[in-house]
Amino acid sequence: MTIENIGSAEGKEVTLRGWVYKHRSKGSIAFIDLRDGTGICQCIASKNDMSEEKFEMAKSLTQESSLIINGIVKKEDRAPGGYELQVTDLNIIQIAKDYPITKKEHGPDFLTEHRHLWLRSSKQHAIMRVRASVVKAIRDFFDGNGFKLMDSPLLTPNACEGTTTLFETQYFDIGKAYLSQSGQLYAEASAMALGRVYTFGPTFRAELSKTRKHLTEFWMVEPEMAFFDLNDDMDLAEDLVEYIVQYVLKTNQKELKTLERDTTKLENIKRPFYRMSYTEAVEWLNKNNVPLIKKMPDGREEEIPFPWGEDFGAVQEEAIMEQFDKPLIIHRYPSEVKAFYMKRDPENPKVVLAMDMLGPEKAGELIGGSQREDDYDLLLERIIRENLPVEDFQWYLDLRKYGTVPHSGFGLGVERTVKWITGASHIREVIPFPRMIHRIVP
RNA sequence: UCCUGAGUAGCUCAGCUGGUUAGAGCACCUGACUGUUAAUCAGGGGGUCCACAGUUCAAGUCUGUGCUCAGGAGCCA
Repeated sequence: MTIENIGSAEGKEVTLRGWVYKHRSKGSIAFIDLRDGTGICQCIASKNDMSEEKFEMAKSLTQESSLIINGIVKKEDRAPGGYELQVTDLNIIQIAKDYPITKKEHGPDFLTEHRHLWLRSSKQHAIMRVRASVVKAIRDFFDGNGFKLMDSPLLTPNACEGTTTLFETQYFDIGKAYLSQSGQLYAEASAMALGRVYTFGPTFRAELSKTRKHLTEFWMVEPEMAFFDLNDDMDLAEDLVEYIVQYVLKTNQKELKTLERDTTKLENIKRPFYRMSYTEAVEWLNKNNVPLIKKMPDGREEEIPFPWGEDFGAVQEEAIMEQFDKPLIIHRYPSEVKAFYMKRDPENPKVVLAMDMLGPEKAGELIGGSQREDDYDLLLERIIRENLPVEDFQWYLDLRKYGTVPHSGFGLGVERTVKWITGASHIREVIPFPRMIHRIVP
């Protein structure tokens, strides 16, 4: 029997196995909030219902002690979960001494230091269950829409986008290898073989970013589709995000309640979402007096009207998103600020067929994607202009040499998505063991 | 990496203008209590005040350097 479905055993005697979440003893009655991984159940040990020896055991329990409890399930409105267990017998596996995480508040450093224990706390437990649902929703969505899972390698010989900093390691006597920062280039090759594919795994960025939205190791799902143009790509991104949010709403009401999440905001996440071109976004910024804050050479900051061609920062994205209660896709960015593999817009060669999806409620960038450059000469030209090693991209260029087709894809950050849906205040809370600048333990 | 702030009991923090034996709540231990749910009440133990150097009759408190952490920026998902 698990606590998750204890209601089905009302009136029956059951065995629960778990850990003491909280413990209160009061004369000849003891309250044990038992945690079994699926939920928490209040257990009542009363002196009249058990032997003297067992009752003394019940009174001696400490936080996170492990035990096996027998008792009768009763409906009880005074109990937190609606049901409680009238204890008839209990056996202690271990008495835990001095559990470090107490009922009072703790600082972020202490909690992160004790991440292996912090995961047992009810909010962290709820977040991890939502995370599992998000991952399942992603897999169900793609598997049910004709996609095949084609994972990309994590050890790679070159940079995908050539811009961000990579983790480096020695690969036998062949030379340097790098931890992948994106599976996209390989996904493109896979899409040319299987049509519609997705790659799903951890990615690594050695950037020195220190914000509540960044991890050095995070999970990303990247679909890649042959014969998809940018519009098809944006449609698919919206479908995916709608599916994930609605799946979590269907599956995790209890967890969202534990997290005190306003679910009406999530219920609203249904297509159509909003779309805006980069050029329209710049016009909006200038109409609403959201300037670009520019660092001058002497260290002073100066505010200037937002110039077309500059990439958006957090200030611009948040200002734009304040008016939206659903995700917004911004598309057709200036080619200078985007990666080499993105296809130029045939109608305006100054922009590329790229898109970013921003979430509401300060969720930030959830998705980045594009239609890919499918012309051999144009792609080669971009690789050379970005000073990337052409030899390393020979296999990638081959995809444009042997039966090239229009194709598109995007990457969705799992942690950013879970952070948004759960309302967690920091991204370190939405991955079991966060990897951040200055932290690799536990 | 840059900017800002913090580091005092196991945890979260207070500690004034430098001054005698450094405090509180929680946690822990002992006792009381049959409906608690951050239980309550009484008692008890618990300190390298981040480190090093300096100023001073005197430093948790002032100064410098280093270390650690947090928040933010840029970059990104």
